[in-house]
Amino acid sequence: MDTTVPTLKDVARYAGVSIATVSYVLNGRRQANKTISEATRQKVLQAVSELGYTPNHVARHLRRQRTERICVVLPRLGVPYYEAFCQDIEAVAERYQYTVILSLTGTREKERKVLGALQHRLADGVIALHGDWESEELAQLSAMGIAVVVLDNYIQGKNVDVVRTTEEDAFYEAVSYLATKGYRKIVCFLGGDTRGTRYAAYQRALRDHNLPLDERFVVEGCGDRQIAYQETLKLLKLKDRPDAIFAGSDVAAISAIWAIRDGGLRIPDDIAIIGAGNIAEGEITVPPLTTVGPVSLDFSDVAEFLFDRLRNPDQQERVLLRQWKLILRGSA
Amino acid sequence: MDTTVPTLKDVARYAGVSIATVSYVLNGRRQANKTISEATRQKVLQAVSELGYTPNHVARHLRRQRTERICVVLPRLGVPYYEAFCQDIEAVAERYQYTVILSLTGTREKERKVLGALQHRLADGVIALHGDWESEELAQLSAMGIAVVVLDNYIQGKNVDVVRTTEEDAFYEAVSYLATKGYRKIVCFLGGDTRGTRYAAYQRALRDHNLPLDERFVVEGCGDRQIAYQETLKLLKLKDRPDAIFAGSDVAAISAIWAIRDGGLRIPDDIAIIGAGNIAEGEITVPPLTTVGPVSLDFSDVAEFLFDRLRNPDQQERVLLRQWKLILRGSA
DNA sequence: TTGTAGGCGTTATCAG
DNA sequence: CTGATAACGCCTACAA
Repeated sequence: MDTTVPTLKDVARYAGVSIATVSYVLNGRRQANKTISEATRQKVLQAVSELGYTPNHVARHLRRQRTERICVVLPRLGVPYYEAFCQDIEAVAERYQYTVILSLTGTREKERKVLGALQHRLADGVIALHGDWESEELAQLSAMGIAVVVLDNYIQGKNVDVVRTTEEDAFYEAVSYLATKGYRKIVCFLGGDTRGTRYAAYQRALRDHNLPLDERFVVEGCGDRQIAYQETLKLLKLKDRPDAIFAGSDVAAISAIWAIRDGGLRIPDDIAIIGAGNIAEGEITVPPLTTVGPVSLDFSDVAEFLFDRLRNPDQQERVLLRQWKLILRGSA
Repeated sequence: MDTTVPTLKDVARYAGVSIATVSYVLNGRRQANKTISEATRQKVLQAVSELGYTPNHVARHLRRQRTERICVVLPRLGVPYYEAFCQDIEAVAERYQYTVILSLTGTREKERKVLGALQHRLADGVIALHGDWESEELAQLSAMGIAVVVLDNYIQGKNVDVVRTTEEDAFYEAVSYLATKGYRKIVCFLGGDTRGTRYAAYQRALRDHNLPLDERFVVEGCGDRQIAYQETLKLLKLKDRPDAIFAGSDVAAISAIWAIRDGGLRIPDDIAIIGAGNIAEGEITVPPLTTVGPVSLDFSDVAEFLFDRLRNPDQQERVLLRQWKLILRGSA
């Protein structure tokens, strides 16, 4: 196994030209007037292909002082929209000739590790999806010249760009919708991505509609299918069982649908359900899932937001707002 | 915004010592006998913390000729076991002080891009989960000194380590199980991760049990929940509707369960279902999902496999076999 | 115990 | 049109 990889020097020697010349032909960033004769050009390209030369990006990055790479930081996999999100980011990144890598956090500890990696120039820019970042940490990255975009409705961006959603308004609208339809005992599932805004909106809506807040109807840990299923079954057994569930995530809502159906009740007549996130799976449930989700499923704007910052690092911090809405289908 | 980041040189000047000294105290790789006086040590550490120095890994990687990073290449997100997989890999990587990054392929084109990034030293090692890699491409990486582990049951590893599963045997066992239970019209869903082995096992089992292969019962594109749901509904409408579904993926199987229940039929009496992958969600379906899956859900061995290669690049190519089995629950 | 200096592979400036 | 050459930030053999 030959572990030795050809370098510019090898190509230069092989082609009988100087290192500089090879570099020129490979990435013609000569300043406007420089040019290369077709003959040497060919010689060089020939050498490159015969030796199977590929540029060493590590060296290039050191020299250029950037990695031409961005990092998308996800708290976990398995969230349906992450895939679409990443694809949109990658599509834009490609236009800018950037590579996209993903980092998984999940725990606070891992979050610090990723932070460390970024400080060590893992990438020129970061898109962080709602983690537990402290704003100083992100500010520090930004102070190091790393472009940071964070998607979070609560974080106070110190020197970083923030993407927020109008999800709280949409959640409020959802719960209000249930209330005005006459549902009185509305459960709120907690857990999952939109934890914070969700509960706030729920409380606000109950209050505005003069509904009491019953603590048994606020259920923790429903970010995951199994738990949501089981918690729903439990709720069904209550003497005064709820008549609506504001599930706050589509997967939890879908589990609730199954649980209710397995329990022999009808949706939305006996119990209404509203999810959140608007995942495709919600269109094939029976009944189809009423949910709350983003108006646009195209996340290119988030990527452009980052690249704009990358292009122009010294501009003021900005906020990008993405609209959410209530999507009425059959389950409520 | 101060975009200038302190370097070793800055620390050295600030502490009033030489660059080399700083380097020594920060990573004491002095050759056995070298040592640093406590006084300078403190001076240096002080300087480091006051300046907020963080090593520039790009430079370090160039110098050390490795990135101390491994890359896990996923064809897509949203496959339930990927998350656990990545966590296991990261846990091991951490012990070796390696960073883990993820790359998404999905399309052949993206696959080539990731390949390019790797050739440019994105990472020292790769773990590729069943993509459409050609073995020459991987061999080329390996020839460049990049450690490659690929999880695939078909690929002929030229100079790369391969992780295979006994899934084909387990699939065969699953279909045979259906046949011996008396099911005659067994559908096979295609699409998703285990496409290749699945169909082969299905054919073999039908043949061995003298069952005809009915082309209407081989359904493409069932890697995804919606399609599986709809295809199942279609199958139910056939005059001679099937009496069993070998879904080949748990999410497809679960969609089939819903479709069958929505169609008013009973499982497994009217139709039996077997999935594949053994995801947690299969334990809460009604009835619980009979499936085929790995005996062990711990993937550390895969990571160790890679690090072993990293440590010892010149050893012969190897194969790691992971056992799969049929897991009987209620749906078949 | 600490410092000097060369080089990792590229890019870019400046002469030729 | 092409070639030396000096960085980029870090590591390390060797010298002091």
